[in-house]
Amino acid sequence: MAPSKQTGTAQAEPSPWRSPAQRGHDRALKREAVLKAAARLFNEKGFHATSLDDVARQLNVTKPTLYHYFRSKDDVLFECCRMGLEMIEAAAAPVPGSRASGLERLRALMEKYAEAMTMDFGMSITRTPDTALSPENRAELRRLKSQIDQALRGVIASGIDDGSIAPCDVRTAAFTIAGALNAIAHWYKPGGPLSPAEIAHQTADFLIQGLAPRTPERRQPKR
Amino acid sequence: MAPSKQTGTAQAEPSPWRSPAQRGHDRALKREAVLKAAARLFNEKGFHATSLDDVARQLNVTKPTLYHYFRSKDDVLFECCRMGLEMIEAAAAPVPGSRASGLERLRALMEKYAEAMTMDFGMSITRTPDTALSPENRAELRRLKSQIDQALRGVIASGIDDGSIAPCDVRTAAFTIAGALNAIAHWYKPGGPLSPAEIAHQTADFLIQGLAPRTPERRQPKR
DNA sequence: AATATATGTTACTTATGGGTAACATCCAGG
DNA sequence: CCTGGATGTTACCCATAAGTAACATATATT
Repeated sequence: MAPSKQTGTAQAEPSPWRSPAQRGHDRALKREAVLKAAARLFNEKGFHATSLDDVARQLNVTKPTLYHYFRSKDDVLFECCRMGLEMIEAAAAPVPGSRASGLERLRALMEKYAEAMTMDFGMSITRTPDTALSPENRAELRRLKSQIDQALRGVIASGIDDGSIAPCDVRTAAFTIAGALNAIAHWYKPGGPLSPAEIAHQTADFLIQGLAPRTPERRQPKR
Repeated sequence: MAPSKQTGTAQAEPSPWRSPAQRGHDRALKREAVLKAAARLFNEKGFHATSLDDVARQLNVTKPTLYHYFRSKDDVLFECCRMGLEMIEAAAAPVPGSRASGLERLRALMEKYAEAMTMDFGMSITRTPDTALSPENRAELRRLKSQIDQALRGVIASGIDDGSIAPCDVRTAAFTIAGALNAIAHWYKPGGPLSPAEIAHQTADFLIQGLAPRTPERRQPKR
């Protein structure tokens, strides 16, 4: 990823030494590279089956190097999950001054949530046993998850209020929706027949429409 | 669980020695007791955070004793999951000579599936990383899960055929439903406000009805 | 009685992998 | 220069827990 020095044919000849600002930036990049590699391996082989040596090898460094960027293994996992949760939380943030109905806002949220679940950081949220984390980290993740849950419930409730969503038990609805969306992390495979966007759309559709036909007595013509 | 000998006040004085048939039966009981204790601990603390010493201690025996009943730790986990999956598969078996619509059969399946997810063996299916298992055991579990998935898809397809279920992508629908139901294992807590049966009913309701009101323009009166 | 089998124990081995100590190198800044 | 802080290495420690060996005893069988 980092541009390798091409000696000889240089023009403008960029200095091989990074500027102080660059140096700090590099650190952030490396930190994130560790997270990305770790998340991928954790999702692929499982957290416990992945050693820090594995992660380090993937990045062409050695294990102690990782400790320059993270306190501990579960800190790495924690940051992966936090990344994923923040993506979702961003999607859950209410757009100020939007005139969208509750259902429309919920659909948007569900689709972004679903897409996050096809990405490494999103996957790590659900493919990882939270029992692997230290109590503090676990508590923090629970807090973030709970925040998302609350946002989700809020949107559902507002949809029920404005009539765009059928009255239902908000708590159960939120759990069911989150469960269905989280599950994507378990069955999505990059090579599959559906793109993330298609999965997101179909899943949201399904949750909105439900199984029962709109006209229970007659068979739906097709769409 | 096993009746402790009450010396002294006996009537009919049952022999302290088990009959040969009883002996075999005892073994099966003990095996199952191990599974039950293990499943509970695995769900509570996580598979990797639970040692076989923990399981043994819970049963007032020592670790090597467990090896009289199981080959290895992941065999224990495997059997827990197999138990859970078999409960669900039993629920998925078609009732011969039933005149129920696809939707009705699907509801029944979903509710039994949901209830299984509130029980120890059912929970272990989803609360456990399948990466903890040996390749052979993992493959076998995948086979069982796939069988259930196929049954689920079959019921959905037959519901679409008979018009009781709205046309939809069967694969996505099956994944979404299974995901929502599996999630119950993550949020259900015995002390909670809803009983397993209520959770099962509400969740099935939600998946059938969807979020959108049946009459999109007007607010539903209530039920 | 004698032998085999099932069930249980105590005491051990051993592999794994998270985490650390000590040391090398490179760049920045007074 | 030369000190100091990143960044990276090699070599090590060590706690945990799975699994096993050797042994004890009760029960079943011939």
